[in-house]
This record gives sequence, structure tokens and C-alpha cells, in this order.
Amino acid sequence: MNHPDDIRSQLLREATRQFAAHGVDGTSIQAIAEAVGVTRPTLVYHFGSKAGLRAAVLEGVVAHWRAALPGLLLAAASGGPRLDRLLGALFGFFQDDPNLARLIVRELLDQPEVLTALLRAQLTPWTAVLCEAVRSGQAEGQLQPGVDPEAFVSLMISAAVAVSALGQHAGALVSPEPGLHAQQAELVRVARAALLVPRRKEG
Amino acid sequence: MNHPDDIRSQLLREATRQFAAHGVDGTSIQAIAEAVGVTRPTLVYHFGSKAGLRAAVLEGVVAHWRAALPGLLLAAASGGPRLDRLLGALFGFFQDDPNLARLIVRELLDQPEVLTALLRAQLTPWTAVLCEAVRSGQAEGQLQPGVDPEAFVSLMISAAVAVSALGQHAGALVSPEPGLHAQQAELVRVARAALLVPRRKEG
DNA sequence: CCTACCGATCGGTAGG
DNA sequence: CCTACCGATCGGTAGG
Repeated sequence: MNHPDDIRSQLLREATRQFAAHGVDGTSIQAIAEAVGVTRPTLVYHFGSKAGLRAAVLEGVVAHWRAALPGLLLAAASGGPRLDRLLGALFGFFQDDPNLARLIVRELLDQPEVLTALLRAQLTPWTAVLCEAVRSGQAEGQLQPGVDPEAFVSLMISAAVAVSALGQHAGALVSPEPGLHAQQAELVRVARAALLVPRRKEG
Repeated sequence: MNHPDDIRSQLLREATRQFAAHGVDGTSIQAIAEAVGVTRPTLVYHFGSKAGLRAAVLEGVVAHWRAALPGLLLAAASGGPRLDRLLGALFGFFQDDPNLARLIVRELLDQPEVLTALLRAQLTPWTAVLCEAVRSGQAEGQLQPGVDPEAFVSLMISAAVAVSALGQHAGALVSPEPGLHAQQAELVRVARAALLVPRRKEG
């Protein structure tokens, strides 16, 4: 299902790869067609234009996101340390395909209105759930009262995407270089410490 | 000093702007030359090639960074809430020119080896100071022992750059939309909570 | 610093 | 799904 090998799907996958790696403007549709083994007019036949291909790639990314989200939130809800699971699942999502995070960052820079409009429609309901969860945790005294729920949630999304897309290179600025995994773990730890009211240690 | 208006400097400034906004591949040297009011061969005369212009732009960004760093660390060292000042100064640096953060993110995606080599040479000494400060704070019991200094520092750099470059758009995924300032403030709060050992409240 | 010119590559179309 | 062809734009050079 995820990897049908008809020409159109192959073109879509290859385009996602190359757009993520070199950017849309840095990729020729010729290169994508060649990699799949067809001619450029064939690609144009399937997607109408380079802009059409770009839109199809974005739709695919958003669809992937939307399909994965319920699973993420479910994992988070299934008892245990919720926050850790949620962030862990989010990282897992991006780690399965690091190109995805890069593509999102690129499109956020290149055409923010287009991508945010697509994403907003799909995941505002879910982020609203998260913000509400923070708020009720604060009301119950389990979460820090100083947290700004909306700012916190969008900050964590930014940070998770940024670490997934750029973490490997950002780590190179520090020595000894922390791996991607260490940075992800640190983000989870940081989020936890910032969110939870510390339990009193006894003794 | 910062804005000499000879042609070469004008071209450099305009290139920085357009590269940040549309990416190197999305910008023609023709458009840069036109914006400054000269012809394309004039630009090529000054920088040799588009690649030469790109390198000059990157060098300018790194020089800007390097010039600002001592001031940032000084502000941080001057008593008071050190962490807040340091992060605040870092955000101020990016806020003065939001294009800078975008350019860094783009080049980190397009040619990570080139940019990290440049940055690493300039700021590894400074990040080493920060890591050491975290370590000694841990030894004195003022900072959380669970923090991984290198991972924490590189995570904060990633997060600060990401919020500066993409925060405005990432905020649009949450409702009501938190402003850039709220996300910056939240990052400072989060960093603080994750780093400092909470003081016992009395009474 | 400009005019004039270059080959290469781009995205896209016609027609089958 | 391909061959053949298109105009436009790209970065860069020659020569002054």
C-alpha cells in the first residue's frame, strides 16, 4: 500500500526525495523522470506541470502526517509517561523518513502560506487537544502554571522538526559532538522538566 | 561601517536578502544585479561567479556572528539571570535580521559540510565555554545533574535558530496563534526550568 | 563598469 | 508513454 510501484507513485516518491534533498528550485523534473526511467514529458503528463508535482508531493506529506497522528496521540494516551511517549512517537515519525522533516522546513521557508494552510486544516484539532491537556494538567496542579500552552506546543513542534531536519549538523558545532539521538533525548528531558511540577523527594 | 554603499557591498547585502528569501537556486544573479542597478557582468566582475557570491555571503554571515559573540557572552556573564540574558541576546541577534536565521537554515540543508566547517572554526571555542559552564554549575549543585551539556547546548542553538526562522509559521498550527515573542519567551522559560535546580520554597 | 554574445539547461507543447 | 521541438532563462565570457 505504502509503496505501489506504478509510474506515478514512483515519480512521487522520487520527487519527494529530491525536493527534500536539493529543494524544489534545485531539482529539475528531468532528473526525477530519469531516476524513475521515463522521459520528462511523461512526468508532465502525470502531474501537469512542475507546480502540479510540487502540490502532489505536499499533499502526500500532509496525508502521511494525518494518517500517523491518531496513532501518535493514542500512544500518548495509553498510560505511563504520556509526554515521553508522545514526543518519542513524534521523533519516530520523522526518523522513519528524515527527508520529510527537511521537506517541511524547506516548504515552510519557500511558501509558508501554502504549507501552513494545508497543515492547519489537518492538525489544528489535534494541537487543540494537546493545549487543552496542558491546561487541565495545570488546573489539577500536575503541570507548571507558568507554561503558555499554545506557545509551548508550537515550540515543541518547531523544536522536534528542527532537531530531526538539522540536528545532525547543529551537533557539529559542539565538541564532543552529540549524536542525533542524544539531542532528541535531551529535548524530551527538557520538555519534561519544563512541564511537570517536580515531585517532592522524601528523605 | 555596517552599511557601506559601494557597489560590492550593496550587491552583498542584496544577495543575502534574496538568498535568504528564495534560496540560492531560486535566485538569479540577474535579479540581484538589477535590484542594485547594475548589470549582471558587473556582479560577476566583483565575485567571479555565482558560487563566489554565495561564498562571500556566507563569509559575511559568519563574520557577523563572530563579531557579535563576545558581546553576547559578556551580557550573559554580567551577573543577574545569566541564562535569560544569554538566550535573550541570542534572540535579539536573530531578530535584528530574521533573514540571517533563514539563510543559515537554508545553507544547513543545501550544503551542510560547507557551513558547519565555517561555523565550527569560529564558534567551537564559545560553545565549549558554555558546556564548561553547565558542567561546573552541575558540580556546584546549582544546575540539574541530568542535563547532557553538549546535547543541551546544541539543542538550544537549534531551537533558537528554528524559532527565529520558522516560529512565525509554526505558530500558525496552533490556535489562538502564539506570536513569535511568546514562543521565544517560552523557549527561555523551558530552558530555565530544564537547567536550574528548583529552589525550595519556604512556607 | 557596460554591450553584445555564448552554450546549456530549464519547463512545457505538439503530435502520435 | 515517447520523439521532436519550442521559447525563455540561466550563468558566464569577450572585448572594450
